[in-house]
Amino acid sequence: METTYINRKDHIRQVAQQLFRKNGYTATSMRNLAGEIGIEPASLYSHIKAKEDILQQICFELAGSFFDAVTPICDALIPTEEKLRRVIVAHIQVITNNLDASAVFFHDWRHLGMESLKKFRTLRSEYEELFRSIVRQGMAEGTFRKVNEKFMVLTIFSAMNWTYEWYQPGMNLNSEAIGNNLADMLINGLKTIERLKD
Amino acid sequence: METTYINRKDHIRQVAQQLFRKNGYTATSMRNLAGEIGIEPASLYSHIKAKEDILQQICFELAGSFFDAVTPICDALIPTEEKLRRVIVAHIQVITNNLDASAVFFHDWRHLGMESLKKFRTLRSEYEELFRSIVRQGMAEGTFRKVNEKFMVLTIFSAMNWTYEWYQPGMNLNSEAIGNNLADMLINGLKTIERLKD
DNA sequence: CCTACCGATCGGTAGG
DNA sequence: CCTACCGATCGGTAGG
Repeated sequence: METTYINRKDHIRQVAQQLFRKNGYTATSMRNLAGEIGIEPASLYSHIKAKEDILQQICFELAGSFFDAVTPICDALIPTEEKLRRVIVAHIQVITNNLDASAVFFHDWRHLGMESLKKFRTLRSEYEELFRSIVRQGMAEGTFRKVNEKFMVLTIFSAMNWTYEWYQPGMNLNSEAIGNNLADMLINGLKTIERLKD
Repeated sequence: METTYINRKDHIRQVAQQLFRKNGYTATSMRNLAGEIGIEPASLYSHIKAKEDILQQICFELAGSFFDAVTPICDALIPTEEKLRRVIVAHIQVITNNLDASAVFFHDWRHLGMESLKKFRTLRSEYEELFRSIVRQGMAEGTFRKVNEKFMVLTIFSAMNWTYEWYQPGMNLNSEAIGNNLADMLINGLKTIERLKD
């Protein structure tokens, strides 16, 4: 049986993601990686310059995916509550579509070198600001309760970013349902309440 | 100036927590640790048997703190909503009082050896069940909306456990306020709503 | 708590 | 993509 493989560099990154997720970046050796792929350790360096290159690729490519998914929603002219719901769903879909990369992204970004680390932190701040501005808007117009804005956004990210820890592809909840459940919970809360019609 | 030090074993663990939190368990060498303490690497082994011993101490002692803080609240005869609020506040206080240990607990538990790992997972399940039973009770009696129970509890833990990533001791929010804000948000949601009196 | 040291493994390079 | 190999560093032990 013949299989068409993706190119070697992507193959390396894919296997690396799995190993980094399972054992952590530092605990994964280039020998582990090469062994899993089925080549000699030294051969990896025909495709990559250094171990950290792989980490950089994983982190920055996923960062790109987050921005690509969320930015168009931020620019859309839709009600604030709906906007928040949609960015939550979009963010979670990126995570569930990239579970290995997400685990590395959230765990191992701090092992990036100084230069990459700085760039990474900047990107992350910019991304968080996208959510912060939606929350700010909602509070200003009275859609959302006025609570500490920073705290609010941190909580939203907390709830979203833990998803990769427990989500499994075979689950009875698909990723859109998870996003909507989470948005429901954050927006409407857990309590049984009588609501006046909108 | 004389200082009374805590005993050496505790000192080792305390410094280890800081280093593990900053650089990760695997990326921290016994030489790093010894250097930070100011002794020779080999001298560490007068106080501990192995590197993993330190990780075990950190993880299981913090697990104990979580149980100690939350169990009495679970046993109390108080309304379900209040009970959920209090376990959330208690859990977050354990985290904010043990920031280094919490970071290690949430990040590095997977580097425990097979035996400890199994024990750790069992404890964690038991702990999660404490929260799950409160949520279940609340849904049964109509205090909480009926949503997927497992999902609900995972979201609560997500929001709580991310705290160690951004909480800093000097913040204008103290840990009880953070717990209450979080409980508010999870219980009442973000939306501006008209509520009937309880 | 130190000196001296072990075998194993690390990320990476030279040269083909 | 491989063979052969580098210097550095790893967790840990022997013996005092």
